[in-house]
Amino acid sequence: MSKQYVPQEIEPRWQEYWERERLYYASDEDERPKFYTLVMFPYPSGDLHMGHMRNYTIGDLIARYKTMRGYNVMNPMGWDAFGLPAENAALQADIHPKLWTEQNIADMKRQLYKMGICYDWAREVTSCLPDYYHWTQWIFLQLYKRGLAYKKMSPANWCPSCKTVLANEQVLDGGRCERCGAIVTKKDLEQWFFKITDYAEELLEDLALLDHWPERVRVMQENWIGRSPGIEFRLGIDGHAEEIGAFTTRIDTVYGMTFVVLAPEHPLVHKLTTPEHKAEVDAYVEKARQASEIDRLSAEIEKEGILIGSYATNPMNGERMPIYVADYVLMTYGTGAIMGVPAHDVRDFAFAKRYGLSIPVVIAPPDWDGKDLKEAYLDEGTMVNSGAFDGLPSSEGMERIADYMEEHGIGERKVYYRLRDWLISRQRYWGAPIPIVYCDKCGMVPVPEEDLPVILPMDVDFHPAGTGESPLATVPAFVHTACPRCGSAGRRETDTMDTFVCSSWYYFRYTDPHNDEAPWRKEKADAWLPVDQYTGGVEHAILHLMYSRFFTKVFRDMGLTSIDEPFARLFTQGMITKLNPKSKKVEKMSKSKGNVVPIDDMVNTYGADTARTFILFVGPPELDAEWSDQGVEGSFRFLRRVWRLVMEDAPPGEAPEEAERQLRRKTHQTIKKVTEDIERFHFNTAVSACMELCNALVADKDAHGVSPALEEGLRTLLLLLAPIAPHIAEELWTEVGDGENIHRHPWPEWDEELAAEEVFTLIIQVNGKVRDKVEVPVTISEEEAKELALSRERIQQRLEGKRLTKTIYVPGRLVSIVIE
RNA sequence: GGGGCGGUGGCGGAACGGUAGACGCUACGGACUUAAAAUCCGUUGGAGUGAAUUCUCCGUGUGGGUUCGAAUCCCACCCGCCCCA
Repeated sequence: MSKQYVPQEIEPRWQEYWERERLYYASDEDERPKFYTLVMFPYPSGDLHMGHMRNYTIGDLIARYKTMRGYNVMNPMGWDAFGLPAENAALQADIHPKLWTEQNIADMKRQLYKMGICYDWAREVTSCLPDYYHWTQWIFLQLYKRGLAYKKMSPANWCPSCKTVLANEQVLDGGRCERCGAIVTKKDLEQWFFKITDYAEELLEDLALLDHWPERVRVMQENWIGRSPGIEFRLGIDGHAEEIGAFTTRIDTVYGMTFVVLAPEHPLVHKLTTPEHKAEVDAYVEKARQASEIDRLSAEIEKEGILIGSYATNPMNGERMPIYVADYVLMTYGTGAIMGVPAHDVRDFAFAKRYGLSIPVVIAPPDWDGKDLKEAYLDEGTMVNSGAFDGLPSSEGMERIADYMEEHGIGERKVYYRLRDWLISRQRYWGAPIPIVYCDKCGMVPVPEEDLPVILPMDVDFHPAGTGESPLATVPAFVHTACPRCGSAGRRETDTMDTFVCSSWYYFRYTDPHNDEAPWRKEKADAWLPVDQYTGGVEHAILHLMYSRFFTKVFRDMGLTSIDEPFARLFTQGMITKLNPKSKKVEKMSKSKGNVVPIDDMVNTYGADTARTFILFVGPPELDAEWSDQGVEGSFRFLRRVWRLVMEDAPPGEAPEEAERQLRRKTHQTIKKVTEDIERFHFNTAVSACMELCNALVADKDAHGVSPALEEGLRTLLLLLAPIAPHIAEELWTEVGDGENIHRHPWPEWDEELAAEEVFTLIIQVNGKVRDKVEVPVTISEEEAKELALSRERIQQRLEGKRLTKTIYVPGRLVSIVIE
């Protein structure tokens, strides 16, 4: 009786072995070429389940595969450990955020370990520990020094329930808080920003360097940056010395302007509003301030505007136009003022219709009949009613008007970006303190580098103060400090940093994780970076990746690194979904929805190898995939079949020459297939190729016993499975391997000659339809193939009485005969 | 409104412009068993046809096009998800 496959018996042993042998710890001194593979470090929320495992399984597969391919692999792990949930847990469960976080980390490490996922734990980083946030603060100071960190009054999204400001991206559709669902309002606060807009152009341009990133991520970043080149020009105002600066990307339509719109926050609104309009305008401005940006910009909501009583003049034709204030113009984009051209802008068109303004056409559509437009015409056309520019194609007119305005000092070419500066202030406790002191004499003073880190105090009432200040403001021992410059009484900044700051540089820290004199040494970073393979969820396509790219460019300009871009290759995996018994819908696996498959359950029932194999087999890794308990069962059956194939005795035998050739061919074809599939991230087909090889081996063993070709096949199968199902591969390798640890064994190589087929099925088509098939040697010549095809009885029948026009031969595939 | 990705059997999914449906799941039939589980073997896109491991037709969201040949390329449209509006 041979031993049964009981994963729970073998898996812990190998997990211990890998850790003891430090198999997956990377050395800085190693002659082999480096390979830096990274999965996005997780927030330690503690609810690890199979949905999370796709990311880690893929990362582990890559690390093991690249190790077998002879690379010096670094595969580190850490924790994005600051953030709101820890604080919420503190409020709800009365547990300190630090303790809560530590417990979750311990739990997650245990679960990753049980899944056989190996990291270089010697490089572990935890962003909430002082030895890490020391350098987060240091980076803040460097940005401050370079003028890239600044403070300004800013209307922030304010969640009255969480009592904190939210970034735009934390506000959901409908203006609700991402975390608690409350309606978000506005509140003015002094806040810290990073000047990412200084790098807008380079962040956009360098997307072209990222040719191993998914197209959709590049497109999302491009949209997010939102470069728009245009003209900024000035309009005079009746009875006022001030001018209004307006920005437009469609200066070719300037002669069609019939009104001017200011953003409600525009500084001139107050001054230009005449007394009789004052009450109405004030009320409108207050209302607009509370509206969400999404609603304000939506083309579906009818545009409301209020006359302010002043009039502006079109600098091109001297026309006098009313000035409105309307919330679809944003103060944060462009100049906060636009020219209203109803004929050639959708929102202006709707606005003019509503307020009975004229809609003069200045860009004629190709088939224009001279009548009024039924909707705004947005495309190019011929300029009309445009003074000296009449008759020009609009694209040329755009340049000529721009030239004219620049020559006459009316306006100039300018580029605006949708990208805004990065708001990093959080009025929260559980984050890295911003290292700034306020002194009555010296003003804002950065904490000297040698005084870092500014330690986050542990003994705090972390209930939000509700004033908009961080709970840190209630800790006198933290707040009161001597001014680093003059020594008199100072006050510490009590805001903490957005956790995206912590996660924008951690991949640098992994290269030199224990350095207490600098965030990292340049030689270390240069030796390992860029990250060769970065793997994570597409939900980080914009913010995390954009911020990390920004930081990398700043570090480069500071001389801290030689690279321009941090992540050479990016892979974004899809979510694992599961039918939710409550909602009866297939939803993302999540604890709060109640449709998770816990790690411990999976490991206890099927073992880690089955879970890993299923996750890889379930479908293309870049797409969402639905969890299936029956599918798991199938993966388990497959591994058990592999187990029996190796463990069950069979008499030694000798396969007939042809059978042996066939088996070796399958073996070498599988090496090729699996290798190529892993390289192109087709893990699902890599697994199915292993299944096919296994099936072929089983059949051969039953027929011919244990032959040398079978043993070669067995060893190959185990090697190919090593990155997928590492425990069973190790265990069975002790039976049929060469005595060495399987993951130290080189990845198998295929022999093209052995893999080559001797025969193939020649397809014979008549007028594009398959009419016959015949087995032929691969060496067949074109003439022979055509001759054979035409001589086939079934083809002859079809040719009878027809005229043959041509025959096409595709080597190794088919002969296509065209008749009549 | 603009852009991106996707739509293939009962299901998850394979398929360099060249045999559509690999591999797995489910279901059904059979073997083994006192019985069941497990395992093994076979069938499993649809319609028709047949003595047969036969043959024919249809079939990759819809409609066109390019081609000897289209799931794959092009155009238009429908549906779903995502990003920007």
